[in-house]
Amino acid sequence: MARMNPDDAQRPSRDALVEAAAALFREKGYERTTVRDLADAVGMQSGSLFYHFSSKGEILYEVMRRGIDDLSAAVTLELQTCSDPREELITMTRTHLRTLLSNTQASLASLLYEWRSLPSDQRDQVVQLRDKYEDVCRDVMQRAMDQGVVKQGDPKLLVRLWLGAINWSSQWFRGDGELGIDSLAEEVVDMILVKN
Amino acid sequence: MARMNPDDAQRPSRDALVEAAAALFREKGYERTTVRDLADAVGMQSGSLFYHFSSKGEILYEVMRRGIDDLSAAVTLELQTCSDPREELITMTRTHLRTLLSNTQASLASLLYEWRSLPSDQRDQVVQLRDKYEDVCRDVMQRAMDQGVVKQGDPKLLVRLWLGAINWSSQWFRGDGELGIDSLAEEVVDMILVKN
DNA sequence: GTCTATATCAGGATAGAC
DNA sequence: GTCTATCCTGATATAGAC
Repeated sequence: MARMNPDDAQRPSRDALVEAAAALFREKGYERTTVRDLADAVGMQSGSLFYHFSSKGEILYEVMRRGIDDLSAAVTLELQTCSDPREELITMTRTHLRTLLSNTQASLASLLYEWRSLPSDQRDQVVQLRDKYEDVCRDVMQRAMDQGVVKQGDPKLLVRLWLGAINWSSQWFRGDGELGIDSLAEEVVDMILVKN
Repeated sequence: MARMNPDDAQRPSRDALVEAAAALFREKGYERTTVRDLADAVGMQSGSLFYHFSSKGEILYEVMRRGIDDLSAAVTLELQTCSDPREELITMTRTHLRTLLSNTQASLASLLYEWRSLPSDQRDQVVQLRDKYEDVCRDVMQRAMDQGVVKQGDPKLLVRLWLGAINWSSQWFRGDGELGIDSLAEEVVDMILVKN
């Protein structure tokens, strides 16, 4: 999966820390995860974290930034393989869900629920990245509307409703059920988006 | 609006505290709201809170319990005025959105995002109430499917997608835009639920 | 039922050795 | 780059007066 930021994955222990942090934040929430928890997860002492990051908040920022970067990159890449709006819709949904629900990329969950813990200047940066992602989605939705694949309406609003529906799956989806991620993606597109 | 628990609103300062807490939790998040913040909001000293509640966590529990109670009561009541599945769908959506986005009943937001902070025994109780509410929604969805108002499929899954779509509005909806709550409800039903 | 004062403790962060 | 040791703040909760 293409990375949009060349710095990513260049510093191994920093990198491992961000991954572990993403998992812990998803599990326990940012505020309830202590720097000692983070250090334990990568076999360090808590003081050592601050060689890599200047604060706990900066770790959250890095988790979020990578989360939205990876998501954008993955969706953009996959969209290139599509030949019609219906296929774009299902591919976008599937890729978003895979990234969100993947156990190795837990970063997105923080992005959804922990933004109040980010210092406001870093929040602005993350919001900007998120908006860019939503623009990509809106374009797909617009094309789908133009072709009559989904109902006419405000594409921006539809993107929000669609995002809500699929992001909420992080609260209830468990990989061990009958329903797989890819089938879920199809259900979403069939049940709430596509006309007939 | 009918209350399901007779204890509610019987003890004024406890009651005011729960309301203030709901607003603060929505604004800053539970973990970042201190007992001093809560005390300030009702003009008390922080120590005095513990006459009414044994812990901060119990305040969260009370906020959530009232949130889901009030929502259930409101939706159940409004549904009685409906004569067909299409109307039930729009009424249920409108009532849910009104309750979620109302400034005087901020409790629901905590219910959505702060459940990890609840002690597990209380979490079970809240989950039980939430499941009961979802059962009501599922019945409405089932009737709508039977009548061909929404596409055939798994009503339980459709309720989850619908809940995700509308709950997510707490993240982006601002009362000052062109779009009002009731119009949003109609858009939701039109864009993602109803056939044609 | 609320206040003042304070106990207690956990969490983020720093300093300096290695 | 990591460890040990520790500082310091701020948060929950308690005790006892009024």
